[in-house]
Amino acid sequence: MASLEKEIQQERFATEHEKAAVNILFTSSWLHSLNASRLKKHDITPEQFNVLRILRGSHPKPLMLAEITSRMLDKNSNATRLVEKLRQKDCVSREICENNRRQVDISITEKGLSVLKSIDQDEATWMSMLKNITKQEAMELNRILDKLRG
Amino acid sequence: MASLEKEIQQERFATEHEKAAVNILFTSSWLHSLNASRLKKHDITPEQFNVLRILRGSHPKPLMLAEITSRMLDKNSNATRLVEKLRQKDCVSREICENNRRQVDISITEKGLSVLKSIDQDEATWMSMLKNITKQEAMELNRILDKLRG
DNA sequence: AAACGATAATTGTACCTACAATGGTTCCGT
DNA sequence: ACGGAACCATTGTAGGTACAATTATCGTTT
Repeated sequence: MASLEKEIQQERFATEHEKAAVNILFTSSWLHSLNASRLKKHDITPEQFNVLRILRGSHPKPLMLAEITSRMLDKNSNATRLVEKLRQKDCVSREICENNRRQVDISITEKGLSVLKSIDQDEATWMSMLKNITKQEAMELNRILDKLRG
Repeated sequence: MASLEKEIQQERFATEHEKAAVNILFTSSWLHSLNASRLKKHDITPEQFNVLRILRGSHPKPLMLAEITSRMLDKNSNATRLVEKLRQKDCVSREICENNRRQVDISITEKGLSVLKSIDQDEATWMSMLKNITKQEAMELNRILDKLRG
């Protein structure tokens, strides 16, 4: 019996497609847990980490909230609240945009950059957890997932 | 540029493996949203639905909470609270086990079974959303995900 | 200039997850 | 029989997600 069936103790699925859907959800939960635990040492959550990386990508140019949202993995999360958590840790700064006072410019701070830098140093350990599959398999996985979402 | 890069507006990943990790998280979030919206019509969340299906699988034999947890997709979720939500909707019943008063026996009710039955009727629509990939691709996806988790 | 619609962000409420602490209950060794 | 360990579930607190409602600002139309 294959791994997924064992782990959720279900003998069979109606179709391969249904099993694939469950498998993606299950594997995602597994990955998220691993990621959360490696980031916990740095006092940051995976979701906050994602926002910080986005801001580093545009640094030194600030981003408005809507831009951050559009680049986030989870489009329905609430950027306002994630940014507020990061601001409390001095990892980002918020400034009302003077040209258009509806929008708020968010920038990563020196503190935020240094947090990311220290996380980068564990990167090898993190990546090694994904090494059960070959590069070819990773490529094939990416191809199929992209195709699934259409 | 492939789909994932477009959707999160990131040009490139350091490795195929890192991209695969992000791709799984992103696709899972996409799937979860689709699933939540189809279940919303039935006034139930994906997590509650998962618990109900587990209980139907063992029906008429009840399950204790720890058994439910071990079969759940997300091992860290809190079965106590999910079951309480389902009980409020009369979809499950809770009974302290007389043989071992530490444990609680949970059973799906008639109401719970009928909710699942009405959801089963949309199943075709739901499955059609996964039909962008072939059965062969679904099998390959399952194989690679199982291998990834080791 | 006033009014209206569009845009950007925030807030409120309900639900879920992570993890540690607590509270009964049972089991076991002495 | 008693005390402690193990077991099972519940609760508390903090963080995150889903979605709708609200607030503030801007642009355009008249």
